[in-house]
Amino acid sequence: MDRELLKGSTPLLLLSLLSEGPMYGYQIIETVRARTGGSYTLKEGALYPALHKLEAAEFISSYWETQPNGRERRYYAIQAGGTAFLDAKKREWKQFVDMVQGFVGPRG
Amino acid sequence: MDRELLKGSTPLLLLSLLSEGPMYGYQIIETVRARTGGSYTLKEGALYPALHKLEAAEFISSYWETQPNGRERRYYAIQAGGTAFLDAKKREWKQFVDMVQGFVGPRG
DNA sequence: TGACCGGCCTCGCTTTGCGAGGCACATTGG
DNA sequence: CCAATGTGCCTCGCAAAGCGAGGCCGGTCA
Repeated sequence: MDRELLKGSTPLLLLSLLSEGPMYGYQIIETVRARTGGSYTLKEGALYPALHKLEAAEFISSYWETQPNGRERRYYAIQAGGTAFLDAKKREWKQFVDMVQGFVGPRG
Repeated sequence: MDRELLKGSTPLLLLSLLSEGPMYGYQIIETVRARTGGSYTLKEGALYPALHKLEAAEFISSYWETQPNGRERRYYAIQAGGTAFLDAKKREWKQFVDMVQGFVGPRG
């Protein structure tokens, strides 16, 4: 998958996932890989900065949770503002797809 | 429209347009604006570098044409390699849309 | 004459994804 | 017991793209 095409889609993807429930970083990567049948692996260098930015904007929040074995995970949960932002992003996404499709689609 | 979302879609858009026939820069901008009902204006700072890059890759070629009033326009025409590349890009685009839709779509 | 439109272009900035690397701890196998 | 692997977090520097702003030139029209 062309890296440039992915740009800008990450927040939409993350918020969509988190709207189903809290998740931690590693889990997000594995979930994306699994759901796409391995065709798309979200990279850490893209994931963590994106999560931190969403948190800074207060669209999501995070908390550490200790596992039975003593190890820690950082969970991210969507906030009210994030849900609203997600709705806007979804509309924007649809507009974008329709726009490009309008050029690609007609004869191809 | 979010600038980041647009990234990577420009070559696809340009090649799609040029596959309908040769066009010049200004015309491309106006055509895109018209077809999207004004909601998307392709910027010159994105258009010209993209065209030049496509030409450097020999996906398109260019030629100057003098108008009746003496002014010049630079027309761009798609090449065989460009058509093949366009097909690949279209497949990639479909994969990309399906992928994102897989996350956004289910519950939204 | 001056404003506006058509028409080409470039430069510097910002943002993003990515590769690579680093750190830490648990589990598992030899 | 030790090494390899897996889990889990992170950052840094690079490349690439879009954008705003600006530049340049010549026509047209009030």
